[in-house]
Amino acid sequence: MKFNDFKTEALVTVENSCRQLFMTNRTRFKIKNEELAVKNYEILTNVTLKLCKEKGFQAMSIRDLSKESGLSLGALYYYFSGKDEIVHFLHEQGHRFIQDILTKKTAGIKNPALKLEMAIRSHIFLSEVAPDWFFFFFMETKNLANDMRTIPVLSEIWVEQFFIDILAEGKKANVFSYDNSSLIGAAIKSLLQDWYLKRWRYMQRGITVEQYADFVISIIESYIKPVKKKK
Amino acid sequence: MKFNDFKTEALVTVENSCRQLFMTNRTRFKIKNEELAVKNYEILTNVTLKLCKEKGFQAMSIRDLSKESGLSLGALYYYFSGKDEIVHFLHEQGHRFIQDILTKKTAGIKNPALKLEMAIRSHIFLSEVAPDWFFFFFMETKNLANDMRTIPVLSEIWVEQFFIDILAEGKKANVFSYDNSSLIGAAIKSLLQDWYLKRWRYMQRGITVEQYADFVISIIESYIKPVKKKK
DNA sequence: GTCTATAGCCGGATAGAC
DNA sequence: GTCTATCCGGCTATAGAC
Repeated sequence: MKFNDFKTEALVTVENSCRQLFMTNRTRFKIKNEELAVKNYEILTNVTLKLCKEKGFQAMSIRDLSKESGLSLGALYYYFSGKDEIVHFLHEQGHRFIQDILTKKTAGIKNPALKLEMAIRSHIFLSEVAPDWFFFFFMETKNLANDMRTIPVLSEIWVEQFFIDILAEGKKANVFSYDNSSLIGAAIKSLLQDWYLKRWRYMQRGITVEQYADFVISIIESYIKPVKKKK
Repeated sequence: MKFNDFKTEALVTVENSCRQLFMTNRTRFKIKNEELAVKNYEILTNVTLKLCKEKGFQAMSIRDLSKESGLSLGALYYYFSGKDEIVHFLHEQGHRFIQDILTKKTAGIKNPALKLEMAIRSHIFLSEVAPDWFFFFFMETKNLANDMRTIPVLSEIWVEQFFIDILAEGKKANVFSYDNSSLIGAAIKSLLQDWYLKRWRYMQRGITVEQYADFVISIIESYIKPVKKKK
């Protein structure tokens, strides 16, 4: 799988994510015009992510959001009930996002090693397609009130479990050998996260997404593959 | 090296860090009484870290800091010129901290493999002794103004380079085999960070610092050790 | 649905008494 | 050195015209 192919495929999802948001919450929302809603939610999503990347969610004011989006202060409150709800929407969309891609991309792959590779590659590529989104997802979780943290925490655990399950399949099929799947799952997650948390470092060094994905795959495989070769 | 031994050794440094802060900036500071200064900087450091862990630096108000520290609003401004300076102090101290421990602990170790192990273990143990500090160091960097970000960025690069140097020594001595030291350096950093960024996950699963350190060492070594064994 | 204007609050920083 | 009182700017959220 090449990154560019992945990108063209995945972009559709980004656009439609806001429509899905609207459909799901249709009754609760003040705006009723679907096309308008989708268009503006898309703008708001992008602007929010951009501003949060620059200064963080707490420091981003509704006034900033208004200025950058072109919508007035009053109009904004037609799209959400308050600042907190923006975070909630973004988290909701982000979670669905990752879940969809990982399951879709690995569906039907029988060979555990190939499945693991595909899962790792998809996750890294996805975070390259929407880096701000992932950055937000990670950074704007830690300091939230407890009830706002449920989605990110569930998502975190879901992804980790997704990898642990693949590891288990591989062990069963005698393709992998290890005795601490939860640590390996955590390590995979950590390496996936590094790509979007330290993007600037990798850019600085001219490392491409594809190189990074290959590297993560090789380091994990070298740890879990039963040693057979001789040098 | 056992964690408990490390802990008793390292704690001294935590206490004296504030004294060093005072000595270095003596001329600039309004407070002149050394003992008083050190005592209160220590309180302020701890309270700040605690509050930042709970709600983040942006959301922490000077009023919060006043309430929790027992010092009045006015008194606080005797200890720093503004909110931004607090971050700066903490970053300064934190950087010195890590640098000191890593160099001190690995000094005199000739064998690259042992040196790498010691460096990894020390870093993880240190972040276990002062988790809030590391958490702060990581989280409260991203959304800062550019000129406030210099210390953390330098620190980041310094640590990475520290590991890359050890890797290079090992390669030269034919103990390690690899061809992408900067990626491995980044991977090590990423795994070290995971311990303090996702502390709750590891606690949940009953994984101890020592187990985690062993795991990180084993995964890295499995990747860089020249393959000789047969199974 | 979108705008402008404004209510009402909160936070950083300072003044000045002790 | 530490306190209380206060200024003032900026923020979220709402009211009400269009």
